[in-house]
Amino acid sequence: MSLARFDGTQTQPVIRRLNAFRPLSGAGALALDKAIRSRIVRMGAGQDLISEGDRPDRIRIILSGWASRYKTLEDGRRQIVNFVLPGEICDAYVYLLTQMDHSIGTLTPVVYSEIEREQFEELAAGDRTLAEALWCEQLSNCAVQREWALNIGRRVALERVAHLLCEIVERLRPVGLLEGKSCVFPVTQMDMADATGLSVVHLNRTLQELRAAGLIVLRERMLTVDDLDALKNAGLFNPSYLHYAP
Amino acid sequence: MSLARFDGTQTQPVIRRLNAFRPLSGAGALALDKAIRSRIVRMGAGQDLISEGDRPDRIRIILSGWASRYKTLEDGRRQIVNFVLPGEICDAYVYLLTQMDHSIGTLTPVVYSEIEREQFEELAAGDRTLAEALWCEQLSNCAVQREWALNIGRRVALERVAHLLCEIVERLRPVGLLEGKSCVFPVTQMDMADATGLSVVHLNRTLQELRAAGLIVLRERMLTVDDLDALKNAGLFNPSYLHYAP
DNA sequence: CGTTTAGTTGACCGTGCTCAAGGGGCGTGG
DNA sequence: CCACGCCCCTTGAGCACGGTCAACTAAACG
Repeated sequence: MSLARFDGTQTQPVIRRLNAFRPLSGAGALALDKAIRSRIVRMGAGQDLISEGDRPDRIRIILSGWASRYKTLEDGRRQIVNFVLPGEICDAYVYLLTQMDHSIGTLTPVVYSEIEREQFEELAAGDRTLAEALWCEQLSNCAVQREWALNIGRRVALERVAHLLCEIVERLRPVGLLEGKSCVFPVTQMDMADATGLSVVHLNRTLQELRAAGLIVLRERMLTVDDLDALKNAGLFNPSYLHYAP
Repeated sequence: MSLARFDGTQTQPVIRRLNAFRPLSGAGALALDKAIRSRIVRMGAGQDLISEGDRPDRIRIILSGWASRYKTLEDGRRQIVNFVLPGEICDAYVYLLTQMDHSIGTLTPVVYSEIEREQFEELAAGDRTLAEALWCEQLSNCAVQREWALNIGRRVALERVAHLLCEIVERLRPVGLLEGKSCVFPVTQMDMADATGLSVVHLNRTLQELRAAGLIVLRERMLTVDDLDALKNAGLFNPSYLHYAP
């Protein structure tokens, strides 16, 4: 099917992403595309799409921009538990739960679509390939979360940061946001520290190690990885847990 | 509905668990119960139910015994990313993926049910309450995984272990495996270390701290928590992320 | 009985944290 | 236009939490 556009600037990343799991039927993709366009919202950087404790009443799909899922402890310690990249769904069926167990905050200005429960369930009920792709996406999310536990629990700082960067590169690829060996990378060092369970100071030193080893170029919110295999080696990274179709 | 029994020794924990998320219809519970009974398998302790890289072709439901989901790095470092307790489903719809991204190993002898794809999808298609409960279970699993990232990434050793113990207690409660203030706890210190991202030595010392503080009694594979609120305080534990109905 | 597995303890050490200070870029307001 | 404040990044110094290594006990099991 043709890559649909919304307001003249971007291709539809959700469909690309779901297709990376299982091919959607033309009808399914079309119905989804239409639903997405029916309510599009913009939000600035540094705001919460939804906060821990809120009742989730609809689902959201990120069309452009980056967000992070994070949890905090009373004393301010914070853990980013995942990033939300363009094309990713903020939890199919979340409205089945009574409250959010984490917050989703924007790292950049974000454009997203909101879909209400009824409309969303009609979509899923109306197309089998779509329903299955939604399950796949959910299973993949869960797998990513497991990999993060391994990353934070058992990899040392250098491996940990390298692994994170590899994962992001591989997740940007199917939605077409990788341009050659580079991608935009709008994540502050504080965010990266909170995502890896490190302190900002140590994260900074670890990045410098990666730079000194020639594994990454990271400046002005732009990441370039010349030798991705080398970075994968450094991070003990194996993409199979992402469950993208080969 | 009546609590069904299988081979005369145990009540049906899956239905209790799913009911903790959303009430199942009588018909849904009955159909699930029947499907579960149609193939029951036993396995000894210390074996893999399924291993990383395997193709998952059916789903499994743990009826009794404990297992763990774990991932390993080439050099042997291991992270237990979750435990699988009685009543828990080893991933609804996993067969949509082409390979497992982690292994599931038994900690004790385990009795489980196997359900093939066709039969499972008939179940989900046949009862809306069941389909929704399955999504809830999946969303809850994902939430637990996020909490583990926070636990490993941002809590110090004592908090981390306390939090793990609280979580297990709260997860055993809805399936009726909590007897007063005690439960069986068939997890070696090495397993606990791998679940918390600590070394065995340090885990051992942390357990001793918890014991010295009077927060836990743990011996002979039996855990007793006299003052659960105190342990929750020590672990900064708040059960809302489990998403059990209030 | 010997062997293996689980738990415990001591001693030492290193990865990564804390505290502190300073620099650069950028937006805002005087 | 400059001054100021803020955010982000960087660097140094000291230290602690938790890791590693090693040895020993106790129970379980063939």
